[in-house]
Amino acid sequence: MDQLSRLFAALTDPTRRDLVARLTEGDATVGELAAPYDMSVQAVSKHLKVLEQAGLVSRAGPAHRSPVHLEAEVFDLMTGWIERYRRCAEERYRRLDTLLAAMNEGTSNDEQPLEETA
Amino acid sequence: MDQLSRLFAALTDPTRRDLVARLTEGDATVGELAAPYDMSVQAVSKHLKVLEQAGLVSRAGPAHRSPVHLEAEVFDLMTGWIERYRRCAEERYRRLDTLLAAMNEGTSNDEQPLEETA
DNA sequence: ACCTCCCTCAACCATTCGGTTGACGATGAC
DNA sequence: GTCATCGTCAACCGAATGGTTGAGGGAGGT
Repeated sequence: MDQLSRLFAALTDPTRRDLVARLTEGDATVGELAAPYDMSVQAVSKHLKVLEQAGLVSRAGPAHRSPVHLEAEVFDLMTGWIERYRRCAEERYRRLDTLLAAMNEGTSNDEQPLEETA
Repeated sequence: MDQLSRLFAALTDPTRRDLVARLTEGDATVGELAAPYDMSVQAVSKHLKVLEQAGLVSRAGPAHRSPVHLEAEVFDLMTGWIERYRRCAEERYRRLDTLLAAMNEGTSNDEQPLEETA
């Protein structure tokens, strides 16, 4: 599985999104993170492993009780992907709008529409 | 499942991300969309249903061969969530940096660190 | 009317996911 | 050294996912 898929997959689960949200307020140990949930510590540990493999989270060290840390930079991978295609779509809409405006203006068919299949 | 979870889940699959990418270039029928993949048409139809339930895609009509259309606005839901927490994290780093800078400057302990648990 | 093509529905299958419980390993307090 | 506490590993389970095949339904061409 590629990094982008792992990122989207990691944030699919509401519990994991909540963990990310809480980590924006500061590092925390696994126990602290697990406390609020009606769920076993092992389950939270698994969630953290998923976040870690997605690159969203890192451990300060291998030691006991070492805090979990949020790696916010990888968000850019997702926003990059999203923005790219959102921008494309908007650009297309803009072109479509101007085309429709032109068609309303005069009924000249000189300019060919977007593509042959449009 | 909430909308945000459906969105992230929908974009987890590379095939679905590719479908979205292709739809930024214009509407297309199911057949056209399915053609490039080494996969049955039914599978692509399922993928489109997932994208549709996530709100990323809509059908022009119930009719035969009606084109599939990309709904780019819902991207904002995701970017909204992501940006919110990325911003929080960056803000925290900024505060941490200024704190560390202050500690390097003079060794005064007058200002208490971020939080009691930090 | 008929036939064909496009698409979806339904059933099935293997794999993954999100949770549990139980056992274990390492740390740190005493 | 001993013991409790914290965290992970492993096995298991039910539900969801991503794919298949087969059948069916509806629009259009002739």
